[in-house]
This record gives sequence, structure tokens and C-alpha cells, in this order.
Amino acid sequence: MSRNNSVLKPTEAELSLLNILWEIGPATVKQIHLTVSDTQKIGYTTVLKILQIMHEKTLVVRDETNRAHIYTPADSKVQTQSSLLKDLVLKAFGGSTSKLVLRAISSSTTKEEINDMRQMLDQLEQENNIEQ
Amino acid sequence: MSRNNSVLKPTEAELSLLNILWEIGPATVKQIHLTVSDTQKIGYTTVLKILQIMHEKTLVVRDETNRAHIYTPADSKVQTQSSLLKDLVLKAFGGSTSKLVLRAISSSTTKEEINDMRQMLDQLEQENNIEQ
DNA sequence: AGCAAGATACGATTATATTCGTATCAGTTC
DNA sequence: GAACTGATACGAATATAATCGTATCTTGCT
Repeated sequence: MSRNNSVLKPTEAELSLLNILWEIGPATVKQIHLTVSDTQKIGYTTVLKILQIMHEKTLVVRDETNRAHIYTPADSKVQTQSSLLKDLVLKAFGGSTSKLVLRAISSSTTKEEINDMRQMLDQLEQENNIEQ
Repeated sequence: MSRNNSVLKPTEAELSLLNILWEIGPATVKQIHLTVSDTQKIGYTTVLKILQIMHEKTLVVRDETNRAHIYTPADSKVQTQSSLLKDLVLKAFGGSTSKLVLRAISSSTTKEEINDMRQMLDQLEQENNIEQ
């Protein structure tokens, strides 16, 4: 009953590597380090170590067939984003997704965006009705 | 150029105390500890220490007039929520607020929340019309 | 077999967060 | 003013993250 059912929350450093993997697809440490080096100064073994830890935590899957292991995110970008959102909703918005959404959109909102979101809501509600 | 312009990001423990302060208003360590104890087992001096650290970080303001200091959040709930959202948008949604909103909406499945959001959109649109 | 290149594994260091026990301080009461 | 009560301050222990240097391990080549 206390097992970790939801997706494990990646740390900041881990998330930055996941972002790269979602972008470039399954990759070796070398490729990941090369890509992350575009925006951050970080050592090769640091990237390696983070990936090893992520592997322990099962945040990534590792293909050890070849000498240079190939890492793949264990969860999809969508799953992870949803998980992070859920976490923030709980910790900063009293569990209310709608409050989070309001806060997110209340800064910059055009009529178009508001209408877009109404359509999303309509569509979402319809899908729910079909499923249930 | 490198000073911290945006609101400082509270840690998880700090955020839980901020939530209490936003709810019950300015309070002493005793009051805060009492309230937080409803949901978490945590020592008095732990709460005190966290508040002291938050004071150093200027996450809270402290009134030292009386022996039992009174703590008040330095930033409003809205400011902090916005700051946390901004952070998540940057780190997990490639800087796109609309992508975050889309993800948040598509994961909120209850009719109640969908209706809540419709009402929010209506209200938001009306406010925009008045202002512009 | 031995060596070089390139990869992973391991261990140590540093930083931050969280927790709480003990020391100390201030104000009240006798 | 001494003792008691209740508050803050301080310091240490523990846990997790992040970083990287060095050791070790493959693999292919000579």
C-alpha cells in the first residue's frame, strides 16, 4: 500500500538529462554529454554518474549490449510532465488543478487563448463522457 | 546582473510552512508548529529552525517586538505560486506556459474541475475586457 | 600477449535540506 | 534575586544531490 505507484520525481539535474533524451532519443553518455555541454559546463563523469543513479532509480532504461551503454527514458515526457504537475498541484495549490491553471494563464491571456482552452475543456469533457 | 531578481524558490519543507502562514496569517512558532502537527509529525525546534532559515533567506518577515516572534510570508501566495509555475515551465515545459496548461487540463478529469475552469475563463475574459 | 583508446565503476568531496537535542536567554513569580 | 517557564539560538547528525578524479575494465590492434 505504500509502494511508489506514481512516476518517480526526477531531480533538477536528472530532469535536464531527461529533456535531452526526449529530444534526441536513446543515446550514449558521450552523446548526452555533448548535447548538454551546449548549454552547461559539466564534466563527462558527472553526466555518467547522474545516468547511473537514474538507472538505479529506474528513471532510465539502459541497453548494455554494447560497450557504450544506451540510455532511454523509462517514462514518457507526457507522463513525467503530468507527474511533476501533480506534485506541484499538491504542494502549492492545495490539490486543485484548476487553481494552478488559473494562476498559469492569468498572467498572459489573449481572447484566442481563452477560446482555445474552452475548446480543450469541451473536448476533454466529451472524451470523459464516452469513457465512463 | 547576477542577483536574484525573481522570488526565491522555497524548499518543500519551507513551502509547507508557507502554506500554513497563508492560511492562518502571521503566527508564532508555537501556532505554526501546532497547525503543522495536524498533518505531520515534526519537532518544535525543527519548525523553528526552518523558520529561522527562511528568515535568513528572506522568505519570511519576522516581528521581534515580543519574545515570541511573529512570522509573516515575505511574498504573497500568488507571487510564490507564479514563481513556482514559472520554474516548472522552464525546467519541464521548454518555457511554454501553454504547454503546461494543456498538460494540466488534460490530466484533470473531474467534471467539477472542468466546470471550475470554465467559470474561471469566463471571469478572466470579462476582466480583460474591462481593463483593455 | 601486451598496449592504447575509450568506456564504465567507484569513491570522495562539497553543497544543501531536514531534523532535533541541548544551550542559552528573557520574562514572571515568589 | 533565585527559580521556573517558555521562548530562541546554536551546533551536530543525517540524508540527498551534484560534481568529478581516479581506478578499472573492455576491445581491437600490433
